[in-house]
Amino acid sequence: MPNHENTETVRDKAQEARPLDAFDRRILGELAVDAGLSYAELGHRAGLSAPAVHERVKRLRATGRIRGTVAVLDGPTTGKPFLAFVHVDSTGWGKTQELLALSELPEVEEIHSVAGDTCMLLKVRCASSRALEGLLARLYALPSVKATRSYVVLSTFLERTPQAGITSALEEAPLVAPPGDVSG
Amino acid sequence: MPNHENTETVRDKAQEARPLDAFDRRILGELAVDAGLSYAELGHRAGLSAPAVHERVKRLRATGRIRGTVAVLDGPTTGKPFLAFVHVDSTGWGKTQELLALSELPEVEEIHSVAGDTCMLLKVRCASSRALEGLLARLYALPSVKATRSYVVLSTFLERTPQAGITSALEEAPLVAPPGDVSG
DNA sequence: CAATTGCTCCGAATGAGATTCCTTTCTTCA
DNA sequence: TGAAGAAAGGAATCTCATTCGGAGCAATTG
Repeated sequence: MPNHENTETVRDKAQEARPLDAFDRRILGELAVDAGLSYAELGHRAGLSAPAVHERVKRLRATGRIRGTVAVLDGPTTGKPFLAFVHVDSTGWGKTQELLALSELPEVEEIHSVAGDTCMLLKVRCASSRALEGLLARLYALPSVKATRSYVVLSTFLERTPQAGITSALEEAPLVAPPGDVSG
Repeated sequence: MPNHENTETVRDKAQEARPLDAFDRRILGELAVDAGLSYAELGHRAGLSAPAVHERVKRLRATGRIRGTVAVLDGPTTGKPFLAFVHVDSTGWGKTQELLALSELPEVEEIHSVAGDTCMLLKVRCASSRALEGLLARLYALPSVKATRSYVVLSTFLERTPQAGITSALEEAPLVAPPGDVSG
């Protein structure tokens, strides 16, 4: 009699808990920079055949590692040259629902809740300084919004989506010895 | 006698100063959400034929409105669950070259210079809190870096690339009457 | 006012590439 | 040692991107 539990475990592992081997990471790295590559070219760079990379990409999409494929628009030349980060101090934890409604505005690109001396952090891109003012007006119109601090971007030197690479060197050589790590 | 200046103006306008008509904006809007659409489907949504949208997309790419097509990776499931915004106070204006070298790290996603009580703003995504610490260590290793303030993201509610839509309502109804706009 | 020029659209044809199928190989488990 | 599952590669198919030619429209010129 076959072992069902074992089978299911194997299936689950294949579906979601796979730890991203070198092929996967290479594929992700290339696609995060240019999703217009052909599967043949992608396979050439990764050292696989076209059907093989196709299968892997399909799985990476299915498991959510690849959230989607998008065209990256240029803010200034598409009519929105004003970029700003807005820190929002709000009262009443959980009243963030109001802020989330701002997702409907195409000007709002990111909404995060952060730890630090502020509560929420927004990234917004507007057509004019007046539009930015209007956006701040909408923010202040929310009852829970106590204060905001805006950081208007003067120059953007780098702006990209999440990359696949991981710099292992960053995890080495801690600044201070961890507890119990007594040297000498 | 033909007007050469006029001719050149027309040509320049066609090449770069075209003001993005409704078709273009519709196409950009769709592609910014899903670049995997077929030209036939895209043409159907925009009210054009496949060759027509193909021509427009080609022009939007050539003129830089579309900067590229990328696969959007999911940070947590691709091994980088730690997201943070780092404000950097640096001395010596123009010493930002050192900071730009950080572009080589795949953990660094954005580098902006901003107006406000800080100089530079970084968006970084790391594999661990230790890696984030290592990144800050690299920052402090730069001679021009005076201080940093980090905002670690607890939850991300919205995160997307620049959208094509423009909310015209944001530009209306100014909070205060502009100079000279005397009412009554 | 008429004609020409340039631009952009559409429909059809062609070619490239995505997708599928099938076989082989390697690993894993009984 | 044998069996089973996973994954890769080669070949075939089929969708779709891309190109070509012709028509409509606007602006410009004679």
